[in-house]
Amino acid sequence: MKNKFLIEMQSRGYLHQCTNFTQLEETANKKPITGYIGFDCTASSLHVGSLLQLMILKLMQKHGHRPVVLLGGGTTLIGDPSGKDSTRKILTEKNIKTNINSIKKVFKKVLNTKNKKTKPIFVNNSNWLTKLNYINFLREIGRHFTINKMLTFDSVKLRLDREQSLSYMEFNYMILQAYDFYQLYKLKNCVLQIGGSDQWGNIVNGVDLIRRILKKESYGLTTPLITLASGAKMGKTEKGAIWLNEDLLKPYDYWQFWRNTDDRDVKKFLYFFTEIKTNDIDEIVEKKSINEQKIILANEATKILHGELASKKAERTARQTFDKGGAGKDLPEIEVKSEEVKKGINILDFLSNNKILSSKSEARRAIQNKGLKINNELLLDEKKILNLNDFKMNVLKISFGKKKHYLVKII
RNA sequence: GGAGGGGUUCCAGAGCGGUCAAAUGGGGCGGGCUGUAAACCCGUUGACUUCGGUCUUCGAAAGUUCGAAUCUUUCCCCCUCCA
Repeated sequence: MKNKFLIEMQSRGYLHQCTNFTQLEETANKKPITGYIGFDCTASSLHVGSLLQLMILKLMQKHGHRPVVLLGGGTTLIGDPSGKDSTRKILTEKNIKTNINSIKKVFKKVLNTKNKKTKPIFVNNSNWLTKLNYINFLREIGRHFTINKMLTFDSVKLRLDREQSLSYMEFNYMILQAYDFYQLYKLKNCVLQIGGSDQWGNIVNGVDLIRRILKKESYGLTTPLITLASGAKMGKTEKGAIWLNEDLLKPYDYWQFWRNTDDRDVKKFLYFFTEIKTNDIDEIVEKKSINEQKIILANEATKILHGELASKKAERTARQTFDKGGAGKDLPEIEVKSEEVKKGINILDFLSNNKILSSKSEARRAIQNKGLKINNELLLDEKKILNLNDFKMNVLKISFGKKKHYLVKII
């Protein structure tokens, strides 16, 4: 019997591998299930790389299932070696705590927190991991893992094959993750773990552990690795990561990120990162021009993260700025004091001080390369002094390249 | 523990006493073409500059020299081979 949640998972392309698909279907058909996804807390925000997982949690809710968000305060203390070339920096507990609080904000924005039945449960594995007694843990849990098998997992094998060091600490990561699943099964009756394809080994370990100790069946699901047409890694752009937290990346910039999607990735992203029905997506792709498709993508994706209002605002600003060459309200603003404007502001100082360019040399180069515009006029004089005449109604638009625009306001 | 090889600008990787702010490729940024896409072409890619130059960079420190990324010494780190 088909299950709606899993059908949609499949049709959107979220599904890569599953430990026991038919049985999972049956289980999910009988009654709502609880499933979890673990998130790493090494940064103060998630980035688009984790967005797919967020979409899945949302999808679970849509179909009446309950998502558990595991913020890995405990495992972040160790560091997941999966897909990493080298040991990463070890964070302090305090640091991790701050990160968790910051990351949580995004979940609260994206997920439905009102419906009692599907309200997300937030858990932190440090609750149980930090209390473990080493000897007891080895006797109860460690005995179920063989080194022989652990060595065959990609996360370990890759490191060993490349002769990159893998510390004993990291080697234990997969056991801890398996233990997490086991705990969640016991505590929250959580029968499903979802993760990226690099998590497959870790997830399977959890399923095995639950079977061995509790003699119960649980399920693991992985999502495909998102590949970009350009071959680059998703979410890594010139400016760095595409953060989900608003304080790290403004809704307007987030909107722009989607608007600038490679033509070849648009359809896939519409499936992945919007909630438009798949049939409707097919129609959009067929009937609308590629640029209209990108606007829909940007609107919908931004809506999910920042809400309808912010999304509309971003679109309006984009249209005003790009279609009409004007200046939308949502552009980044820079404030200057009126007395400074009266004195005159050296353009190079201005550009570097406000981080439009990273140094005066770079600003000079940008001007020489015809990359800067003031109120849509090419700036050729690197010795230009900004003064009141450059402002219209106390506002001035400064542009670097075709896409970066700033509003300078006198206060 | 023994024997070698190496650490160069964002990355890869040349340079091996002055002509080196350091070849070349990748990436980034800007310009052109376009559609806020891709591909392609051009420019640019340490900082400061009164555009003459000046200052800080080649694992770290000390030294030789008029002059060092290049030579010497010590230290730190990585890799390969042997035990």
